[in-house]
Amino acid sequence: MPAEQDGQIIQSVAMSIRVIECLADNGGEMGVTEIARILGIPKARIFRHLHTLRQLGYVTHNPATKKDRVGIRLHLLSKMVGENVELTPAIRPALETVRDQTAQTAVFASVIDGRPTIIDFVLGTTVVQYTFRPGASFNLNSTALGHIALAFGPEDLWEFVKGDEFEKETPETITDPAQLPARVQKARARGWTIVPEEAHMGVNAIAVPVFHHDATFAGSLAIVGSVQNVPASPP
Amino acid sequence: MPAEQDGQIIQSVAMSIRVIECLADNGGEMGVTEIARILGIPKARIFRHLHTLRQLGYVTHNPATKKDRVGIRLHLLSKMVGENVELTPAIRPALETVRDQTAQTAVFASVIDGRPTIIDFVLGTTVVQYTFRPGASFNLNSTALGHIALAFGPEDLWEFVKGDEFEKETPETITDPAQLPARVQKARARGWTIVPEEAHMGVNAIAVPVFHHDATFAGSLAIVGSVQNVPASPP
DNA sequence: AACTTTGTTCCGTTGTACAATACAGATGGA
DNA sequence: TCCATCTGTATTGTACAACGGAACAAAGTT
Repeated sequence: MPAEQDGQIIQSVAMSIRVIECLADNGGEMGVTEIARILGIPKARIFRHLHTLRQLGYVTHNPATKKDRVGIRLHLLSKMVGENVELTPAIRPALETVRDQTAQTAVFASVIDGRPTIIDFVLGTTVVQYTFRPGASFNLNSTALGHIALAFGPEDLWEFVKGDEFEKETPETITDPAQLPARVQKARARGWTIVPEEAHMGVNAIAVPVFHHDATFAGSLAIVGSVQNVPASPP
Repeated sequence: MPAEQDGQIIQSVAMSIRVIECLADNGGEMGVTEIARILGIPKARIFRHLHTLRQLGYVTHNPATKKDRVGIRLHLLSKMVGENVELTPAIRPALETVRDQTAQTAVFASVIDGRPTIIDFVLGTTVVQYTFRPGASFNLNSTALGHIALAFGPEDLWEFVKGDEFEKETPETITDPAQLPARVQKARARGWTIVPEEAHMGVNAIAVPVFHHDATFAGSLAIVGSVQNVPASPP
């Protein structure tokens, strides 16, 4: 894991959050041992954290199966937080505009842990749709979202693509890391990029950067669609 | 605060969660000092927790205003958790059934921190609607939701209504605690209860208990509507 | 320019979250 | 039926991480 200048973070908090996230993306019920194995942490520690989260109502314990799942309180928090979080309310209209102009699915992604991650999206109106799960994440090297992030985002993102060779996700994936800087440079120069079929076959994506008010990089906005539908340049 | 046999809960985790919740229900941006004052905790401590939550992406810092708000990651968690949490998916159909039969708003509430708290609801189809904010909570003593909770829920809920006298929320509110046990007893006997206009004027509510598979109390389901619309007994 | 009020950092101390180990109850295979 | 082996849970001593309080710099207010 690269560089992160954590400074000093409270470790128990980080641990508990890892537990919650683990529960969240495994969906159903999980036992202490299972979580411990996945996270590579001693059982006793996981138990302690689960116990705490139970008391706080963020995890509920099923006495029958002796397993846990995310609890009512987290659900509540979800609903309360609602749309009132950071840039989501700001980006939604933009997504809809793009969707209306192109009839394609529009998606906004922010880089989390070195991976472009779906924050919000609106479905297109063509017959066949590609749909996303919020929270799904992609590679920096093989997606338009990633190239834009590398082009306009913080410098240290490059740490995440320092590997020797990229995984070949589709026949079109360019696995040679040496080619990446040039492609990113091109994206930066013209302000948008297109990456066809490198991550998923039949899927083209055109992406542009999105900035905060203070001109810092917020994330990537992309039009995603079938190879036969996506236009050749941004609106 | 009554009884809670916490045993040992991890205090840093509890603290961080309090901070998140504080941010969540105050909506917008908040500063360190503001949070510290609200929670009654030293600034330094709040700062450290805020700092870790920033690093983890659950809080975002606005360098301009130097204030914080809930971050992208929490939003993500929300979406991932989605409807897949505890009994929400199970209760939704029931709410819709009730709504279809009565045309009134149906609401499900669970007791959190001694207060019936809205988990989910579906709006009725009458002209005038009462709508809820998920997360809103009510008193045990003045609502049908509360009476049902006291009647069928865990014994220690009574700790929360041990006060000398209840606040007079509307002219109809019964403020004498001595009368509560009898009313709850009646609710328990017939399996439902009706509490008219005690919490909000013009609003009647009929509530019934909801149980988990193992017959433990899950929460209260209520029909809520204008005094002129709500029927006199449960369906 | 003095005075608040903000966010942030430092540091000695203590309370606490940890690892290790043991225990209990369930499950399952022989 | 018994034994082996999974679970989740409880206990305990100790290192160290999180704490409180005071000090700090920077921005607003008067």
